[in-house]
Amino acid sequence: MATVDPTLVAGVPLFAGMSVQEREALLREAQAVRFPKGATVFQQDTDAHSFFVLLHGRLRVFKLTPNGQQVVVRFVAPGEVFGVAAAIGRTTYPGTAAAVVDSVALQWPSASWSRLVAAHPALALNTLHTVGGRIQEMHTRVVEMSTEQVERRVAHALLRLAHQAGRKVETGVRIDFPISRQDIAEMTGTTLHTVSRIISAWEERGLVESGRQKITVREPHKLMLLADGADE
Amino acid sequence: MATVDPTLVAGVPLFAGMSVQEREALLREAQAVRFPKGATVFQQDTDAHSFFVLLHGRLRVFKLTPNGQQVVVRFVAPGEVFGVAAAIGRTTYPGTAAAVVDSVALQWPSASWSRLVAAHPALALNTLHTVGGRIQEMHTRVVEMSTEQVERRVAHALLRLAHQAGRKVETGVRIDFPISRQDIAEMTGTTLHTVSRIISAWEERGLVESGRQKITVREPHKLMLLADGADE
DNA sequence: CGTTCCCTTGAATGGCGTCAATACTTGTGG
DNA sequence: CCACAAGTATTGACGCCATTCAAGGGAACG
Repeated sequence: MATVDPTLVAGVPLFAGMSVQEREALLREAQAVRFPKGATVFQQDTDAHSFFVLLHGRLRVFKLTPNGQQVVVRFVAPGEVFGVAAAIGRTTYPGTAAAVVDSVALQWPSASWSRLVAAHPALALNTLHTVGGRIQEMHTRVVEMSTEQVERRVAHALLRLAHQAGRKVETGVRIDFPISRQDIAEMTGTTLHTVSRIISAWEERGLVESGRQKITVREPHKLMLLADGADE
Repeated sequence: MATVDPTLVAGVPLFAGMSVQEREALLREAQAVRFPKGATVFQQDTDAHSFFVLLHGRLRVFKLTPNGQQVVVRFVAPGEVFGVAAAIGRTTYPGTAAAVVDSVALQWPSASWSRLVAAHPALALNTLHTVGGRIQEMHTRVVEMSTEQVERRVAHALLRLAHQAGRKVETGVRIDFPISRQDIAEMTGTTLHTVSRIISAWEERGLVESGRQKITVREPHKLMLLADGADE
């Protein structure tokens, strides 16, 4: 079992409020695993054998409907916990997680969860906070899908992406991983065609700059005006 | 402070896995509060002073958007925890909870949360499970809103209501609390007009039976066929 | 018995999905 | 290194589902 550099996990919320010793005890039980771009980390409806913390890279978590449509649940950023199915009382993963770029994660067996929680109460509380944060995100999404039309939803989604995965470049803020029109469509409940049209229109207005699986926000402020109700 | 009948809370998930003594210790700190029909239990964006368990009645939790639209987050059934904002690390309530019928809830000060959790580790785990279950519900909702059209969404919502709040009557399963077309619209991301049309059509086909703020499902099975993809 | 709230139903409009065709970009194998 | 295949993106045309606009009816409550 490879030893993990403790500095790598200094800021991980899952370990918040723990002593160095406590963190190290947990890390000793973890296994670092590499997932090349495109690899599946876990699959929907299969046994939830492990839970994870992402160290490097980016994951795409999605759900597959009975008739084959995909819905993107979220993108996992480094430092985040994921695959916590066991912790919330499930025996299978509710979605599939796949590496969007080469990624590295720490992995613990789900079977160890209750023992780890008993030894480290902060684990349960930190997970509770994380899961709570995700509920809020889902609430936001439901509210947006219920009350906003497509262009605004896409604008909100893009701004959120820029916030959680944006990298400053000369011309603006670039989404730091390959993301397609289809992905954005699956995040906002629309079709890639509509997303394409919307982004084309934005590009014409100079709000964004985009290409194959890449988007740069040029004018975050103007996009925000569009996302909330500037006009009308 | 009124003493609470322990048999009332025997099946409450929040207290799962606790000894009788532990339960009683927690109950001693709780306060039972009555909320008449229409009363507000807590309000969106105000200080999250307490968390609750519903003993009797039914609550409607909703969010208000900046431009005044409401979105129903969920209906709270007896036995459920709610208002757990503090537990997930928030300082304000993300939504408003109002009594749909006369209701009674147990109430604990949020300030006591960390002390209670330290004394009763099961509290954190049980809350984690509850919150985890809610995430799943929200996921389901997002998937449905992304991939299904209105009639199916309404069918799914109604079936879920029948399941969580259905009471068997001669003609079928009746939703056990007053619920309007508007409510269903706010649960499914549509308008009361569309819901009204849909339910009228169902009534004509003998699937349901409805009136002012009341719905009875006559043919759950046929409604399920409609909800998932029977025709096409 | 009037007022308020909830429900119903028609008609018209339009946002966005569907269908269809084409272009571009990246990676692969010969 | 070029040709081809596969994946991604663009754009037009068309049509429909559901919202919007509008009007009226019925049940509940004081």
